[in-house]
Amino acid sequence: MLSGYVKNRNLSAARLLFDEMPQRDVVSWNTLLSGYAQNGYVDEAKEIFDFMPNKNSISWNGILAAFIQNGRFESARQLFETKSDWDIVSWNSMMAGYVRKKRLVDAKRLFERMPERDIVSWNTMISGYAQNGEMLEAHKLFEESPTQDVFTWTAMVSGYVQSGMLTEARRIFDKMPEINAVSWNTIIAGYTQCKRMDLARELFEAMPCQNISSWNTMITGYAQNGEITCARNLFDKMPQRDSISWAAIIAGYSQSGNSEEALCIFIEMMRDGENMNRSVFTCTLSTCADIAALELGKQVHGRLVKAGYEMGCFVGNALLKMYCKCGSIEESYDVFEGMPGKDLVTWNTMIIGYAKHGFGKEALRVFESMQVKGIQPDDVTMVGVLSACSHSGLVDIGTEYFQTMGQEYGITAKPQHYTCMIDLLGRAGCLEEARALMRNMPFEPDAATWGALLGASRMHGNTKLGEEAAEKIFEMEPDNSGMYVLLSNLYADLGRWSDVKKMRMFMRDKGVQKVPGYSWIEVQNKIHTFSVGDSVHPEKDRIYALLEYLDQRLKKEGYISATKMVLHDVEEEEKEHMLKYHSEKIAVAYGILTIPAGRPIRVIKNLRVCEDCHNAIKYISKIVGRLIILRDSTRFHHFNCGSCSCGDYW
DNA sequence: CTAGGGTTAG
Repeated sequence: MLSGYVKNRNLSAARLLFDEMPQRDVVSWNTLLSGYAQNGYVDEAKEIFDFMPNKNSISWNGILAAFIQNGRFESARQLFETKSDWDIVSWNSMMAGYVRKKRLVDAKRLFERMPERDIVSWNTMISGYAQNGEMLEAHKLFEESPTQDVFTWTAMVSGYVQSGMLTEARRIFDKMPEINAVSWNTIIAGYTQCKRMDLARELFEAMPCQNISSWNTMITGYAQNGEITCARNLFDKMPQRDSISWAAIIAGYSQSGNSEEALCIFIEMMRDGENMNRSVFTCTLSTCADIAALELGKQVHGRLVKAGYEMGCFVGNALLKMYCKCGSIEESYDVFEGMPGKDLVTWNTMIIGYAKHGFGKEALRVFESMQVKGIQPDDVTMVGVLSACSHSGLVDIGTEYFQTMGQEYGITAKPQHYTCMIDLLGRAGCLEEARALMRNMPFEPDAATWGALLGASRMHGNTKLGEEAAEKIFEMEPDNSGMYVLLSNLYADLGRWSDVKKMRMFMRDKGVQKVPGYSWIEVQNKIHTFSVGDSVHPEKDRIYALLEYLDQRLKKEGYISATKMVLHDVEEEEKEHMLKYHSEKIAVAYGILTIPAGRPIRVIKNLRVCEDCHNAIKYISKIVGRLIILRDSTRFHHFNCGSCSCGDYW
């Protein structure tokens, strides 16, 4: 009876029954203990353990495993030191705990200290080395071990797979005296990871014992090799699915840029009644982040809270990113503060989030408190810190960090750091310094680096440098239409219309396709997308009427539509006309009409916001008294009371 | 207690 409740994870019923039992033997205590332990209730498990009148080795194993599996490794270690007559299962658990922490030296010490070793002890040690790329050590132990079973062999195969040594992995696999589904799945995953889907498929078809994991391996493999249609075929065909299958296909669609389909599948999954696991939460939240589906994201957040997941690492980080990328930086900070187990990704996400919103000071504050907490920053952190400085115009501080990060944190500057610095110096008008830094950097500049210089040249009207940068970029990335647009805008700024025209012809000759600009906004759970001069939206009359009205008000406020700033993507005669109808403006207008007063209007654009719209939206925020948050392809703009969080500096 | 499938920052 008690074990039935525990098996069904009905722990409150189990507890009630347990409390009413007239007599409890050690088995009943252990049953409840393991029930708590396996469902993450470590404190309850510990309480039961402490109250037990007598304990056997199963009880000791239970509490030790509870600590190890729920991330309380320090408690496990201390408990382990309190007595010496552990049974072999506990020794093995403890060793596995060290292995999971990648503390192989400690694991090995335990392995040598233990009174007797069984095959699990050997396997744990072998797989520990194998998983950490120490194949020589793994191989040595493999040879030394008295017997080998299917675990031992599979651990070796897995190790070679992880190290990318597929030929060796296959050699071992072919020698195995006994093969099970896990061994097959291991080698198949190896082939998918080195993009050999043909060989993976061959083995998948050949294996006699396919299980759900085999299908999941193949689905992930196809998805990650850009063959989402094949992935979908398998997903539709598979005899049974689990939550990992759903996570794999959702992530597949999301990563191949089809966020809408990913979210449709997520909704289908909920209708199907499938349980949600951490991966499903993680990749769904990440998809919401990509298309800034804040309403849906919040609903997923709600389900997450209901499901009672701890905000640990993966899920919490995805949630944090969702709020950041949906432009809801305050909520992001709430999530951040409430996360008990922050890891490096958590800190980096928050810093980068603030940086992209133009809140440089806040980003630096988080960076400071990260160091107070004793977390070592890595290269990604520094990209965030430098771009925070760059987006907020903090030249001196940024330069200081860049110069000291080597000795201070042991981080060698990568191309991205140089790009940040060139961006930082360039924006601040120090074009010569930026160019000099570029000459002195220990890498060949890539297109992104030249792009930063081109952007800065445009901002400060330096044609010579701009042309030089543009030329390099056209060589490296002839299809990068954004850069043609930048250079063409530089000419337009200076009124060099013949050069603008030349650029346009150049692009036509080269067959460069401009990426069409569009913007979208989420209203009542539905995404509304607008393109330039949109005329398909059912509410278009109201939208254009509002735009007309705003236009009149803008003129009264002293705003002059600056045709000199115009546009890359239109012919001259269309200029004045097109200004009104830029997608970001239309989306903002629609937001003003539909989003209740007092709530921010959040718009997303796939390209960089155009300068004229940026100006206009500043005024609009003042006229209508609304907070407008615009995410463009590089950062966020918070428009409020006539000014923008980017300080007109983006 | 040991082996496989998924998910987070730029």
